[in-house]
Amino acid sequence: MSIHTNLIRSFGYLIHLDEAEKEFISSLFVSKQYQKNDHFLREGQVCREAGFIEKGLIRYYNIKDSGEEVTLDFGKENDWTCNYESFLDHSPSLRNIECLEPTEILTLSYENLQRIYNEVKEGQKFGRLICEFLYLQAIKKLNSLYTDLPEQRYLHFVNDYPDLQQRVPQYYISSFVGVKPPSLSRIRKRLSL
Amino acid sequence: MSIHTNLIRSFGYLIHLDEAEKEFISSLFVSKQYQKNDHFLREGQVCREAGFIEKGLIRYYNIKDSGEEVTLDFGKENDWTCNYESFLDHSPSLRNIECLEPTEILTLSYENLQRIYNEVKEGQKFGRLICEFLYLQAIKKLNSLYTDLPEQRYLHFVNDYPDLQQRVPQYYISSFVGVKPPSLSRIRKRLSL
DNA sequence: GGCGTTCGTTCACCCAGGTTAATAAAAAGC
DNA sequence: GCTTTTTATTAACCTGGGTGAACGAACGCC
Repeated sequence: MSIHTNLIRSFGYLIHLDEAEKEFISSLFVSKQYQKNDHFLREGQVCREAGFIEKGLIRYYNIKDSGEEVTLDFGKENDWTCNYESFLDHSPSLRNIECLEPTEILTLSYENLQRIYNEVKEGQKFGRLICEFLYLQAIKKLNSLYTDLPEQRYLHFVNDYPDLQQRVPQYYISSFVGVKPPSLSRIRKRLSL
Repeated sequence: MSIHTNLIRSFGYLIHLDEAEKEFISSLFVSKQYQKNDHFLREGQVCREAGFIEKGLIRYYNIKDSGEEVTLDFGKENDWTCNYESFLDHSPSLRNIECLEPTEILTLSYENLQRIYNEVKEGQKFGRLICEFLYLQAIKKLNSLYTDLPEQRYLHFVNDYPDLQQRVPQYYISSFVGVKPPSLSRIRKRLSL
């Protein structure tokens, strides 16, 4: 039986799995294909599955009352994706998840995640570690928003996602950094001097 | 045997406890007294206990490279307090927790929290719900920073913490809102027209 | 290859918030 | 009560990002 190698490696960073568990987990995932601009999740929908990105690129965004889009984050190969709030309590999502490239996502239903929690030896630990990871990620971002100037956030972006520079249109990057495109141009000009 | 009523009520919002469990949990907490300006936690220390605020007022803050303080949040009677990141993995705290009033905190050591997880029927569930709650709180704050103007964040503060207006110096509020004191003055002036 | 669309940069102007410092008001000490 | 310290407001000036529009480059499409 073949298993999803990258997926299992990602589990392996958090918990130990025996061979049977690797195959079991692998079998719970369903592969889905998305075109550019397809949505993995739309505002208002309930997020019923978590996903592991095999290939491609996604973008998380909100829509403000004014209609303006705010890019919150990006995800790419070997990242997990999900609107965790919506997934946890089955509330309607406030956030959109859109594919920026043709993307392949291994999806795991809420019910199958519960099976992992309950049927894999370190399943509960996995759930806790995921939540803790997401929490730390959110806190890190909060600190950056409070502390860093747009210029520093742009530098962090370049540093954290070196390849995304080329793969993502600049107006998504500017929105992620928290400024408008002309302002990001000014920042880039300043930095290149 | 006497139990800490407010504390147990706070548990009761999340999980069901029988009488023996209530007493058991109550017995794991140690009351500590703090003066105004005492620190519950300082940057660099490892956060070794969670706390339930019986009485008083605390303030969470970071210190930027520039030396400037950034107020991240407040906590008061019946709130929990902890630097969860530091508490979880025993890493040095990046954050300070300071008492703004004489404050009484019921503290729970890391080890005793593990006892609750393991010896109370719904202990594990309690741990997960706490983490999920903190995560949702962080996400909500992130959204506000991305989406709201300072004026809106100030209005949210007034709305979310109606009594803190009177109990907290304005320069902490301005820092929480993400602007400097003169700017908060201008916002307040604008709003009072 | 040529056409249209999309995207990035630049310009001129505007404005909210930062900065510094002065002043006024309120608390805290004695 | 008076003095000292702390805190809040105000004013004048500065600056960085927003806005709207123009221009040019790059990309897609037929």
